[in-house]
Amino acid sequence: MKSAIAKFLDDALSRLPDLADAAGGLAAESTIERTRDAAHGHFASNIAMRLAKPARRSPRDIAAAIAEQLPATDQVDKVEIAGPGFINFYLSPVAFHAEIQTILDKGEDYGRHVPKGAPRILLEFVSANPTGPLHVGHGRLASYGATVGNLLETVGYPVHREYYVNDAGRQMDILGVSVWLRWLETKGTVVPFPAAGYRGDYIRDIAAAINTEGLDAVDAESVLDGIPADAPDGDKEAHIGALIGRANELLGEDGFDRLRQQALDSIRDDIEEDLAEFGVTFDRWFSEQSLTKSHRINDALAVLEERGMLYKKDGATWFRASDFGDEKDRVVVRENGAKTYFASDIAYHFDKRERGFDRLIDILGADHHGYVTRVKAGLEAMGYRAEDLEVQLVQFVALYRGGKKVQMSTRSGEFDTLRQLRADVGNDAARFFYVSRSHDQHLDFDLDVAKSQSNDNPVYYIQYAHARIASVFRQLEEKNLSWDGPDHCANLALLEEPQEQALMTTLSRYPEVIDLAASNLAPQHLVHYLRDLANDFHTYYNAHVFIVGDDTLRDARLSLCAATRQVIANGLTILGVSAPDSM
RNA sequence: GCGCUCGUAGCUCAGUCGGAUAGAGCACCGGAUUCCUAAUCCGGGGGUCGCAGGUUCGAAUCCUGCCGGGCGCGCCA
Repeated sequence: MKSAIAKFLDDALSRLPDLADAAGGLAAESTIERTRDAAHGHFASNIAMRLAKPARRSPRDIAAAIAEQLPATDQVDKVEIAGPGFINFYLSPVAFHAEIQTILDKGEDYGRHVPKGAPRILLEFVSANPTGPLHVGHGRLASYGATVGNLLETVGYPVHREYYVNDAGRQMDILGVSVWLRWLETKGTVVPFPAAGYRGDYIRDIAAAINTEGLDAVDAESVLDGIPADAPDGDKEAHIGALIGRANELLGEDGFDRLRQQALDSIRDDIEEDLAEFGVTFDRWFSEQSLTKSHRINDALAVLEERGMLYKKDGATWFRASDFGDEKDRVVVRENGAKTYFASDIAYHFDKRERGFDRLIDILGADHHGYVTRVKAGLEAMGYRAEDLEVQLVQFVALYRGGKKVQMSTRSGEFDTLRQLRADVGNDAARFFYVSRSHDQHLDFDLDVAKSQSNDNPVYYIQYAHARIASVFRQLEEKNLSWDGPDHCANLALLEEPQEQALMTTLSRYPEVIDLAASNLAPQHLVHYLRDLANDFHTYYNAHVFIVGDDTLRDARLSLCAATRQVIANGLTILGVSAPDSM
């Protein structure tokens, strides 16, 4: 609808060379918006005001000139110049009827663009460390990322979803030691559990389930002999570091590696299952270990070396990040020869680009904002553009229980899992609630409210509208009446009630909402739209009866209902929320 | 200290590539059902858009400063 009006404007401009010149690269569509007040018509363009300065003419003068050149069409009833120079468009009923017909014709494809080949988008999200179950904060990353992926696909982009698994490095060793000690406990060897270990119950579950072939039980003395004291008397990092060394000695490197790998696989599988139940799936789980095995880190470092972006200092290898706007240079290879996490990070992004993805979108927790500049610096230093990478930082979820903020820590095992949350409030409510706020805003999640008032959640309000419509059609069948179906909406002209006009107007906004939400990576626009749509429907439902004796009026009203059901279903599908036929 | 980010109704938040009279839910008050699901609808009160300047025909939106909150600043991952 909006694009049709843009076309009319463009037509008019093409007949006004002076103004077309002044417009330059200004896209007519970007000047058009829905009016807030019906007294201003359905759409308004501020193009005349924007051209006033370059064209050196008064806005109202320009507006009048444009209005005069607008092509004749049955879509527009009236055009008015108003206020400082707005061009207001009053659309004809025909335009709205045509939109209802389009919704019914296109069905689940309504609002969807024809697929484009490019840019190919790599969407990375969640990427939580595989050291424990997902918590409620990860749920927000998952919901937001999945919905953004759906939106981008809906507007036609090829989207590849990826989860980066941090399965290398010290945290994996700590995980391995944690499982090892818990397993020893089952054999009667009780060692005080390290302060820096992962102490959640899931570690015990893993320990109980692992394949223990080749594992030998040892006594506590052999484990602790010569190990420096743990906190609070000693340093907890030194303590667990020594335990990692001991595990390698006692189990052998292969033995410890097998143990560690089993723990990793168990947790990774759990995360994958958790997310799949949440309706969040990935095209690839990208292993950090695989970067090393495939020598991608060395490849990336070689590129940087070749371009003169590395230097040695204090025995370490540094990357000239400060040349690209970072506050200081960054170490990529430590004095001890080990590569830093940052090295694998830039190698990973290098690999993403090398695999042919044009647009990289990372969805990260807000605590990662310090990494944005340096990763972009890495890409730029390797010859790509910093703009190839877009990072969306998702703010934290603060969990409240009994009016108090719940502290979360993965290592201590004191946190609320996504699983618990899903069980408490349901997948639909959780998916919906997570994306109902702008992702760059902090989210207060009050568990008590979510549980006790889950029926007040707006998701039910929207689903209820969908279910009500399904029920109307069931009633129709019971009464042995029929609807003339989606093929001939000849009677739509009978829809003259204000509630019907309002509903048709809101329905016609859907494609614009999808475009807005997709281009801003902002699903909350869709959430708010669906709420508005459901509100318009419920109002209509309360004001008028649909199943009336008059066949033509009934057909018209049912067409409107069917279109509403379709748009609600399409929107909820993008959000990953079900659209039930009964509640 | 430096950097990023946020500040809109009693509460939780939309609205921010500048647009006409700033919106919703919750809470509060008052109404609606012989009829398709009352998980619904209608009406009402409630605002110095943190503060102060600036740019503009026009600022919640852009710029600057200040105040207040959150987060980040390792040869950890």
